[in-house]
Amino acid sequence: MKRRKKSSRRTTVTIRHVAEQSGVSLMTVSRVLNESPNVAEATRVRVQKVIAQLGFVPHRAARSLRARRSWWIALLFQGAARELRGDPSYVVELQAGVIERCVENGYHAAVERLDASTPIAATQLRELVQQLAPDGVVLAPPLSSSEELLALLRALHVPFARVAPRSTDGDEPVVFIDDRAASRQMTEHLLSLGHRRIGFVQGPMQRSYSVRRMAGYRAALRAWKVREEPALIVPGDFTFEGGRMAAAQLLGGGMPPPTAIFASNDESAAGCLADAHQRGLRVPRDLSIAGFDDTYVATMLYPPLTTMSQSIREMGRMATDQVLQLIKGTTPSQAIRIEHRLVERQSTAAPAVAAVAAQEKSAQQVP
Amino acid sequence: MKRRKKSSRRTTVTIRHVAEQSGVSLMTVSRVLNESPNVAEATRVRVQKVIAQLGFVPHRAARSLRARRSWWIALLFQGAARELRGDPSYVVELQAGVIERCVENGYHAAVERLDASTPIAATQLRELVQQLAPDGVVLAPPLSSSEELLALLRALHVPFARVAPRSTDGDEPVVFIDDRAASRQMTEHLLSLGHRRIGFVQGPMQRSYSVRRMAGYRAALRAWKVREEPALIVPGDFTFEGGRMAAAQLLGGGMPPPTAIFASNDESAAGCLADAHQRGLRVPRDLSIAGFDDTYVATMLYPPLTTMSQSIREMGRMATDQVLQLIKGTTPSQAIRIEHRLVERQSTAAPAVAAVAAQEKSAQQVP
DNA sequence: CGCGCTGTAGATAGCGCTAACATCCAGAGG
DNA sequence: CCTCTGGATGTTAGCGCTATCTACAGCGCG
Repeated sequence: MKRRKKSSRRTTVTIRHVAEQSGVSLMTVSRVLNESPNVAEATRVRVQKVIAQLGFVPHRAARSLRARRSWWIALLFQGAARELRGDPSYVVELQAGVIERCVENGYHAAVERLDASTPIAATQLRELVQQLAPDGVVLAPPLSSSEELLALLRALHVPFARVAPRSTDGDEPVVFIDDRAASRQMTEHLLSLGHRRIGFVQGPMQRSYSVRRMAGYRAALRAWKVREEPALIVPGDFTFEGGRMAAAQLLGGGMPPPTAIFASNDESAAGCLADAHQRGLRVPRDLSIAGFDDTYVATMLYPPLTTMSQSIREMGRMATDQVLQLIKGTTPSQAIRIEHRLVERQSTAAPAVAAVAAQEKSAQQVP
Repeated sequence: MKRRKKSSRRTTVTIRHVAEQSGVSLMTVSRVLNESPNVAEATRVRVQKVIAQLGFVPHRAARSLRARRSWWIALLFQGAARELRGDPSYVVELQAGVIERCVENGYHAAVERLDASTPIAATQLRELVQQLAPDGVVLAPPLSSSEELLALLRALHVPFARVAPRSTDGDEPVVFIDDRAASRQMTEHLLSLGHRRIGFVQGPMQRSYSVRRMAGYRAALRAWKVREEPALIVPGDFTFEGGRMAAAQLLGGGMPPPTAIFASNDESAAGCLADAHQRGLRVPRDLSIAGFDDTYVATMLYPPLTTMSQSIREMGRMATDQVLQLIKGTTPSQAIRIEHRLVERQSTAAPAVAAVAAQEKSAQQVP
């Protein structure tokens, strides 16, 4: 009774085996695989049963070659392969969102790194596109702002979506958060706690969202009619060390110290916190510190950091959805704003009376 | 004078164009691409010049289909796509190492997630292997210890290397660090500073390296003839919260507190640090804290964490090298140990006299 | 001078799939 | 009874490469 034939020198089951087993042509099996409409329901069911039974999985390379689709989405990050700067949780989260959506839609995500600052970036991208022939591309910041790369992708007719670019202009879909509003909200949070001298640690000003975050800080001050003090705005570079130096400048600079510091990202906030600890300041009693991003570290600091949460993973998901829509030919909404959320932990509180007093005292000393 | 022909409706340059331009057959071009030995030097140079000039890049899908090689290395992490636990810097670092070596060797890395705890894991892996047909696989822990998956890969004849598995047995290459020796070294570091009551925060004991790290701690105590005190060994789970609870047990448990805590990983160490801060202890004056892994967070804590550095990236590189050797047919060394390195930062110091005295006093009170 | 050998190159035949066209057949409409 | 239509299937060709076989020139050797 047992079936023989079953060649099976290797474990490879091809479409031909399915066709033979279910008594239809290769083409019909292919149609079932591709959810083509013109297949009789009975046939579809029968073929699918055989597919499941044989554990058949179509060979991607063969499909790609013929169908001129690869079922790959390339996720591009900035950075030479050996360098790799930046926040790992950002990378992992964005990646997770993209992978999740890819898998759900039968795609795979190819994570690649590209250094937009080198002249060969365009060549690398071209080679990548030609080799892999991805059906779409998701550009992580700051690649998402590289006009050169965008132009190249357009020229190659590769659909793409951008995550948090400098500008949301252009026809291609964009996923972003409202950095300005979020930053304003955080600043207003500190203001509403009673803080009036709020230090601000900038990000690198080439990054457009650094600029927007600072704009939000200023807008909040204006709205609350608090005079902006230039000395309270200090440069930073999104690194721990930068944050530490910024805090040193704010807290040890001979001026009346701020009662709160708002750092443009969590890593700089961690630096501020370290400096505060070193000076023997109690956070939040003597000094409030707030961050931005709600990354992995925010919960591991002492005290846990009040920060602005943006769902990076959601951005990954959305960007992928956009690309998939472009591939399908439907027009996605051009710009999607992802919600942000203020996460209040223990690094912020109302300024202590003592601190206010001390500040006022030193303010008297200085003039 | 200008050349015509040049069809070029699309930007796709095929091997045929190169062949025509350089006046050889397709096959010769292919041989040049594949670094086949039997090509005359002059021909090779000529063809390569044309390749560069046309910007030709071979189409991966087509190559794969015919050559039965995919030039993909799959890097598999534990975790359902939507869940994603664990330390992002581990993921990013391992990935960086793998990608780096892949790119250097003309391969691409496909990062995938697989949940070994579900019954469908094997099916998922099989589908992945059939679809993608990776030439090799790198298994990150704890997948690297899943006998089921290993057996499947063996059955499918897919070369693989394992990172930090439970056991280094088996024919396949393995990359690991000597957790026991590293842990012993860290413990001896604390002993040599003068600590005698050293708390130990365990990792999850299903993870074999948790077991080895504890063994190292014990070995150090034995070597220094310090009596092991069971109450100083507390459970943990590699999380921040677990570390915090462990520290609470060690520091607030009514027994003479340890002068140092060695946590099995940085994240638990961060938890211990938070608890210490909360109790108003000064680290390292009142309490030394050491971690393990030297992840991203270690430098962002206050004080910066003394920890055991293992180059995850190097493990990624090595594992990839091993797989590439298997693919080439050469036999790699079966087990590669990656160096570890004690990184002394500011969270450890000699126990303060006051602390020792306090400890002795409370020791007198207790009996 | 024929023989085999080696190094170089071309010709041929697909890899496993699917686009595009061809075919078939039932049922509607004349 | 013959078209015509359109859904369900089959047939053919070939995507861009490379494994494999074949061709042939040049050379040494007995």
